[in-house]
Amino acid sequence: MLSLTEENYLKAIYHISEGGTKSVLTNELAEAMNTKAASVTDMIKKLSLKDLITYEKYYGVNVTNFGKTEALLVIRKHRLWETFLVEKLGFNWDEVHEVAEQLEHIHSGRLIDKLDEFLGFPKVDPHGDPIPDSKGKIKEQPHIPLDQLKEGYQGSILAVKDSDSNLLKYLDKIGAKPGKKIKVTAKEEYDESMEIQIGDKKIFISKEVSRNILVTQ
Amino acid sequence: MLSLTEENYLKAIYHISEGGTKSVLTNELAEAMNTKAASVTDMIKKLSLKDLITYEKYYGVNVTNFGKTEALLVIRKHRLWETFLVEKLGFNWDEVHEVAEQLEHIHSGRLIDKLDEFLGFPKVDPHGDPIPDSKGKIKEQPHIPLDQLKEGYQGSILAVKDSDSNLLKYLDKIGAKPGKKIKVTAKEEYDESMEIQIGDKKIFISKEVSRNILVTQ
DNA sequence: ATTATTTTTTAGATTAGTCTAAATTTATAC
DNA sequence: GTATAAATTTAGACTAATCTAAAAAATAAT
Repeated sequence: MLSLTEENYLKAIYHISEGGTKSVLTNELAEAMNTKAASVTDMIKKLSLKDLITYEKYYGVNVTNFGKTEALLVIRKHRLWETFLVEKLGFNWDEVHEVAEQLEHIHSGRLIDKLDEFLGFPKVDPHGDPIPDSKGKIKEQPHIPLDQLKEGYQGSILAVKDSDSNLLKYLDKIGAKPGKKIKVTAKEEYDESMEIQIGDKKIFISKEVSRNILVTQ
Repeated sequence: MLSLTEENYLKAIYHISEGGTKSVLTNELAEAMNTKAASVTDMIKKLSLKDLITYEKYYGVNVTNFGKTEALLVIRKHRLWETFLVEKLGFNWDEVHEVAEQLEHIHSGRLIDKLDEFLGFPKVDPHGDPIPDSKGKIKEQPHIPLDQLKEGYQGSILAVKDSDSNLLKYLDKIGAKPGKKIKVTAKEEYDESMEIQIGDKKIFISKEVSRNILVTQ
């Protein structure tokens, strides 16, 4: 069984590698885990011994299929708990991340599948992210970050990338929830900011915000 | 904030001391925590530094009022999660203890009070044990263990002391759930076993079982 | 292609929680 | 009331996860 720390490293590797499609450097991981490169080196040796990742000295790590499944099972737990907190306990979507970070490490054969059933087998979490199934399989919808949408085009909000509480509160305020339609009404070249239309409101947003909103066309 | 281990020690001390009414010896605690006396000595020094317990070398420990409140807040979490698992997720009462042992350590300002509300502010958990309030206050109902009930007398099952899965499964089988009426129809002196009547059934039970059933008269 | 810079790894130390073995204190037995 | 047994504490060591500082390797710059 994986330790809490191992699970957190594995999850971070999975996310940085964009689902296992590219390799992850020591410093990237140190940054994400809020730790030092030396600590990362120690941990990736451990994860590599457990065949969760492959590791080539000085060239970074890649998740194995086994590691990918394990990471997705942790992500499944995280997203189901987030759904529970919002749907059942009445949490706001910007309040759930930290608690779910703890809840995702509860080990129990039955708990998560029971919770899944209780929630009615949801397909996505409150941020629009897909919930992996009990075998660790995930179905990604095709999407692009809003900053790559061209002027004049429109899309539907699929999910929000970052789970930062302030970003989510801001998105709440401007009405940018998954499912909502967004049209890019104007784009500024120099800072890549844009004007968008949500419902009948027009809002200016920075690239920092637009790159965290994932849309389907 | 207390570590997971500190919380577990504190909870064990609270339980062994019967709610802070008697002092706890090193070996009792080592037994309960499945660890060695030397480890216990180390940990009680830590808890004592944090004013959760008072500790007199060679004479055992006592919980302080502060420690008692902290212990009861952990117990509150444990019992609310057990209630959730049974009432909402459909777990059986013999399956919840281990999972609740993990869930009780989730730290969140709002989570537990939200959960309490979601469950409709239950007064007791699935085993009949009272749930402390959000300030760490507990209301114990007066009760005696069934083995102390005299022949011919009857009482109502209030709670089950032990959370051992096999005991709970057995109690399920004989229909001994909190709320049920029990009459002691016969008592054996030499092994302190007894015959009891639950509903229209008469059953022989050992002292091992009867001392774990708490009844009100 | 050699030097300088950045990244990564190694070496050695630290903390929390645990252990075994030895020493100390308290309790028990005659 | 001294000897023996039992309980407890101390001393020293171990593991997981972390750190700092130094060494090594890879990358970039001239």
